[in-house]
Amino acid sequence: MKAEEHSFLSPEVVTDVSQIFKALADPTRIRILYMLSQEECSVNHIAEVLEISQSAVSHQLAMLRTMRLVKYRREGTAMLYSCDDAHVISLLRQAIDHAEHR
Amino acid sequence: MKAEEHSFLSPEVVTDVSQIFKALADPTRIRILYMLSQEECSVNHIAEVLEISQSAVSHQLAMLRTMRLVKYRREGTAMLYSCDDAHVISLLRQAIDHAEHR
DNA sequence: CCTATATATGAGCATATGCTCATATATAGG
DNA sequence: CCTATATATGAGCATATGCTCATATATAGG
Repeated sequence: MKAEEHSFLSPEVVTDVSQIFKALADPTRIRILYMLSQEECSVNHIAEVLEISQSAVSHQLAMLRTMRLVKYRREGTAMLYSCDDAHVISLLRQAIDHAEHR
Repeated sequence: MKAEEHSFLSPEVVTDVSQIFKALADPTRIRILYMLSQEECSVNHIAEVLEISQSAVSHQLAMLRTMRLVKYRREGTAMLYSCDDAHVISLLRQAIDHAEHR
């Protein structure tokens, strides 16, 4: 196949796709997202359950916020986070299935 | 939800999942895999079509080989690569669809 | 055998990433 | 107001990553 016959991805799509996968390419973020896919959680709750420092959780949530993969609301002094991108959660679940069955 | 009530991922699954997404989290590898999902290609052909150095392509293919995402066969002096993990290609296609429609 | 072509790979470098530590910010309760 | 609690965030550090450059390895054709 010649170069001009290939179906190409636009640079924008390539960048977007790599960003999506980058967000999912870290064990800490995978565990946080998986937890949030089960229920809305406060930062402290995530930190305690997953045994990660509050600061590390907060930094990762900031990243997931920037990527618009999570949303949040305040409740008193706590911030309650939840998933905001069903499609990305679907990718995560599929990869988990893939990893579990081999 | 208490910690013990959460459904947890085993450390092995978390590692495997992050490895899968890491493989997909780079623009160069995305473009290579997308090309290979269309047809079997030699290293040089990939390098020329995508305008990436032969060395860079070879290094990335080595990584994809380690991850068992591609297979290869020799033909003369050329090595012909193709995809070897339909599930991962499926994840890639879904992420592309997601990126293209927003 | 010798040379050309195709590919693989080690070393090294610049940049990205994920954490810790310290500290800022915001709300609740007195 | 003051303090405790929860969260966010900047700086800095150790490590990972993706490339280039140089060179090794393998096959085809004469």
